[in-house]
Amino acid sequence: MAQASDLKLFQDAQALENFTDKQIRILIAAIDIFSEKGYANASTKEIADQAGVSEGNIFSKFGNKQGLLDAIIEPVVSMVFPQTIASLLDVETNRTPVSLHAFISDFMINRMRFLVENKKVLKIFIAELAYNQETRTHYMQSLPTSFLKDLKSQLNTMKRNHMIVNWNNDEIMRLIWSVIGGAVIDYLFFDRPIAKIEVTHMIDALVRALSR
Amino acid sequence: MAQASDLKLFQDAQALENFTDKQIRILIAAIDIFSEKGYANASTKEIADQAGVSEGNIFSKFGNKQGLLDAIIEPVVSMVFPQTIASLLDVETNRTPVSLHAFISDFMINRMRFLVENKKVLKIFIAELAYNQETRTHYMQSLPTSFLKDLKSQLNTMKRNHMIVNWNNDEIMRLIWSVIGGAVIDYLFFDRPIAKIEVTHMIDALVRALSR
DNA sequence: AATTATATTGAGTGCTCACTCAAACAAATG
DNA sequence: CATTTGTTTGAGTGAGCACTCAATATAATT
Repeated sequence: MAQASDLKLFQDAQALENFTDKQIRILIAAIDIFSEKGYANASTKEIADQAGVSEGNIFSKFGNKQGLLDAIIEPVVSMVFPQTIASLLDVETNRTPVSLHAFISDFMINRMRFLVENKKVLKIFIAELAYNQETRTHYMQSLPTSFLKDLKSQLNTMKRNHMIVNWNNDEIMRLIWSVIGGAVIDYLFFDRPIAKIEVTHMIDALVRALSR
Repeated sequence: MAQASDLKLFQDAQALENFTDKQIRILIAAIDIFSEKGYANASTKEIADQAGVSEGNIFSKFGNKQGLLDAIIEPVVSMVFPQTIASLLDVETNRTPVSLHAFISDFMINRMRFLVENKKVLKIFIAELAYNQETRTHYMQSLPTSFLKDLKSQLNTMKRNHMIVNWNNDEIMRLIWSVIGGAVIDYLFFDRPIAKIEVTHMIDALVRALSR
C-alpha cells in the first residue's frame, strides 16, 4: 500500500518544497508501483490513476517518465553516501585508532536504520541497478570518491596496527557490504524482518572474520 | 557479444535437442540482449534481427515473449539446486561429521564454477528476481524443499558437535550465501574478476565467522 | 518423384504506451 | 475586480510493441 511515510528520504532532503499536493501524490504512487513491478513494467496511466490525478500532470512536473524515476532515485544517491561518511567520521573522532568492533557496528547500525526508513525507494534503486547496464554505470560513477577514500584510509590504519587481516581494501569492503547486503535483500525482496539479535550476530561474525 | 558458450547450461541439460539452428541463434541473441538491458526493455524485433531470423520464428517455437524467457531460465532452476545437493552429499559421504572448512570450501568452489560457466543466464535470472514480485514468488516456491532439508540437517549435525555457532539455520545460510552472493554480484554486474586468493579469503573468513 | 510434415517468413493487426497541447481552473498580485 | 502566473486536465497522436497467419521454403517419408 502507498504511504506518505515512503517519502521519508524526500523530507530529509527538503526536496518536497517545490511540489504541490497532487505532485506529492504522484511521487507516492510512483514509488509504490515502481517498487512492486519495476520501472519498465509500470505505466504512467496506472500511476496517474492511483494518485487520482490526470496523466498530463506527471509530464508537466517531471518532463518524462525517466524524470519521475530520477526524482525518486536522486535523493538516495545524494544522501546515502554523504550520511555514511558522516557516520564514519563520527566514529573516528571518538577514538583513534577505532576498534574493529566499533567500526563495524556503527557502520551496520547506521545503514540498517536507513534501510528500514527507505524500504521502497531502495528497492527501486537496487532493482534498477540490476536491470540494465546503463543505469548501473550512470549511478556508480556518481559514487563520491571522497567516500571511498575515507573508508580506505580507515582500513589502512587498522591494517598498520595489525587489527585486521591484510587483504586488499576492496576485498574487505566487499565482505562487509556482502553481509549487510544479504540481510538487506532478504528484508527488501523476501520480506524477512531483521531481528536485533541477528544484527549482533552479523557484527560478531564480521569482527571474527576480519580480525587478525 | 553473443556467444554459443552462453548456452553451456542448455547443453548440460540436454535441452537443445529439439531446437533448430535458427532457434538456437534466437536463444543466444535473447540471452545476450536480456542480460544487457533486461527482459522488459528488450523487443522481440531486436532479438530476431540480432539472431538473423524472422520475428515470427520466435513465436512459433516459444509461443510468446515470456515463453522465451522461461526457456532461458528453466534450466537454471532445474539444475542449480539439484547440482548443489549432489555436491553436498558428496562431501557428506566422504567424512562424517564433515569439517566446517570442507563443507564451506566445497560449497563455494562448486558454486563459483557454475557461476563462471553461466554468467549471462544467471544475470538474467537475478535481475528478473529483483524486478518483480510475481517472478520472485513464482521461482522461489519451486526451490526444492529437499535441498533445504539436506542443508539444514548438515548444519544441525555440526551444531550438535559444537563445530559451529548456535544460530538459526536461516542466519547461518544467509551468511554463507551473502558472502558468495557479494562476489557473484561484483563479478556479474560490475565485471570484477574473482581471483583464486579471494575465494580462499572468503572461505577462511566464513570458517572464522561461523566457528565455535 | 510425390506427398506429407515441419520450419520459416514478413507484411499486417490491434493495442498500449509515453507524451502533447489547447483549454479550463486556481492562486497570487496590483 | 482584473491580470498575471502557475497548475491541472483529458482527449488526442504517432510510434512501437507483442503477436497472427497465410504463404513459402525446407526436410523427411513413402
